[in-house]
Order: sequence, then structure tokens, then C-alpha cells
Amino acid sequence: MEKKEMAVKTEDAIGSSSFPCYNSNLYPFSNAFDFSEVDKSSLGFMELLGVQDYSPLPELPQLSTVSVQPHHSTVKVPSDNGKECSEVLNHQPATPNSSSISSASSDAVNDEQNKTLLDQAEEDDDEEEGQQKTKKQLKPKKTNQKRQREPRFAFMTKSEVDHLEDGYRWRKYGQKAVKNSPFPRSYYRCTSVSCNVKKRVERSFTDPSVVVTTYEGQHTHPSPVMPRSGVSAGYANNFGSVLPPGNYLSQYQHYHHQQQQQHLVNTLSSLGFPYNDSSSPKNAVFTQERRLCSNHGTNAFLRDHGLLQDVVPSHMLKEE
DNA sequence: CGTGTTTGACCGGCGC
DNA sequence: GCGCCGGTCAAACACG
Repeated sequence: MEKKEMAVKTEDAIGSSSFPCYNSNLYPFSNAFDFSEVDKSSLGFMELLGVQDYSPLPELPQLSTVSVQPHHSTVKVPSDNGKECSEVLNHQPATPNSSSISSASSDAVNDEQNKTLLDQAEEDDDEEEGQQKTKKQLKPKKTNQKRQREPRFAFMTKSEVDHLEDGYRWRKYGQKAVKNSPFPRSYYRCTSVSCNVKKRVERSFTDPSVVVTTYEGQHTHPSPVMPRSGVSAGYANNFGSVLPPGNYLSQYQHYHHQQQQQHLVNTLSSLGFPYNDSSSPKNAVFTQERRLCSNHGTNAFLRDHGLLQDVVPSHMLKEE
């Protein structure tokens, strides 16, 4: 079977010298596909390296991983920690000479009860003001409430640069060696005050050209890259940010947007997906993003449908 | 001086 | 209890 690609070959698309490999900024399927609705055998040509659901759990994040590969489909529900996540990712075979994009979607976001470590730390400060709490000293005992995480999602990107630009400003706060991997994992936190979004960046050791980026939490502010503007003026990425039209990153994203949109159209057509026919039951594929969008706070995110907003008829994307 | 990175130490969960 | 490991802290440092 002829193998088609959902993602754009970075080198082919833009030339490796013009831009760093930012193709991951487009995530055409981010939050878009409900794989439970899709006959995975029909997706055999896709090069989705992994789809991860980091939906929050009462205690530790539980990860359900779906791998969709040629002639291989698995659904894994790891036990109680995040180890299996990276393992699954790392088990993905390398696919040289092709870009790969994967995405994951978060389920219902129980964001009101989620409490970050920073929040807890602030509370600790309040409760124990006057106490010295330098790092060298023992930190105050935490309460028995266990740590809860924000919803997370991860994706894999073929890229030469580790830290992919996404329109937000990040401050690196740590780097750790990863077990069974020669590549370190970097930890970033959004620099905006009161925004506790974090992301981890690591390189797959099975395919060093693949960068695994994991986002945790949701931005409580617009992208600082954009001065302002509505969606119509700029190009919205899938993280709720909108980039101004003249922005270099925006232009780049728009270029890839067009490229990948065409790929998506071709792919859907070859699959027999009547993407312009709302009467098909296959349209259920597109419903999850809308559901997710309604769970996000930012207007930009609400309106952002990524590639689907151009491929899928607008009435399919409307709130019902 | 403000901002961001580096890096060793610390913390907490987990398995044995 | 101990060690491993992922995640975080924060002092030191670099840079514009």
C-alpha cells in the first residue's frame, strides 16, 4: 500500500536552512480526532506516532496511550504513573525522512479543583510565614492531599531544535537526565504571572530527530507574541494563541497550515471521508475538538479549529 | 539591572 | 527503610 503522510516533510516544505523545524506548531490533529470513532485499520497509512491522553486523575496522572501505526494499533492504559507514557513513545519505530505529528486530547477538564505545586507552595508560605524555608532546610511537610496535575497532552515532532516556538514565553527551570535515554529532559514554565502552564521537552532516544513535548495546564492569558487582534487578523495556533499576520512565526505557520490542510484534504478524500458532507456518520470524528473547545476558557481557543476550521464545513464546527 | 539558563541539591512517590 | 527516579527549587552565572 502506498504510504501517505499526514504531516509535511519539513525539509521539503521550507528548506532546512530557512527556518528551524517548527512544523509541530501546527498540530493539525490536536484535539481533533476521536479515534474511538475511527476504524483504525483505515488509518494504516498514517504516521501518527502516538496519541496520548493525559486526563487528570484524582491522584497521579493516568495515561491512556493510543498508537496508530501502519498495521499496528494498540491501546494502552498504564497503571498509575507516567512511566509507561515515555516507554510507549519510545517504542515507536523511527520513521526516517518523514515528519510525524501526534496529538492527544484531554477529556473533561476538572480545572477548578486542580491545585498546582506553586499554589501549594504559596499556601505553605502563608501558613508558615516567619519560618525560614530555604531549600537547604527541610521544607514544611505537605498536607496529606496528594498532588494533582493539570491536564496534559503530548505530541511528537520531528525537529532539529528541542525547544519549539509556540508563541509563548517560557522559562527553563530544570533539566534532568532521563533514564534509558542519552538525551536530557528540559522543564519549562510559562513566564507570565499567575500562569502555571508547564511543558517538558525531551528527545526520543529511539529516533533522535523526534522531539517529545508535553504541555501541562492551560494558559490564562493570550500569547505574548501577539499584541492583540482577533482570530481573523492573525493565525491561531492550537494553543489558543493568535499570531499577527506579519509575524514571522505566523507566516511560517500559515505556510504549513496550507500545506497540511492540503494533506488533510487529500487524506480524507482517499479515505472516503466526505469532509464536506455533513451527512456522513464519519463526521463524528470531528466532534471531540468542539467538545474540548467548549471546555477551554480562551476565546481564541474556542474559535480555533486548526486545520479543520478550513477543511470541515463551518456548520460542522458551530456550537449546537 | 532585568531576564533567562545552568546545575547540584532537595523533595516526594513508588517499588522492593 | 532504602534506593531509584521524576520533578522542582534556587543560587550562581551569563547575557543584552
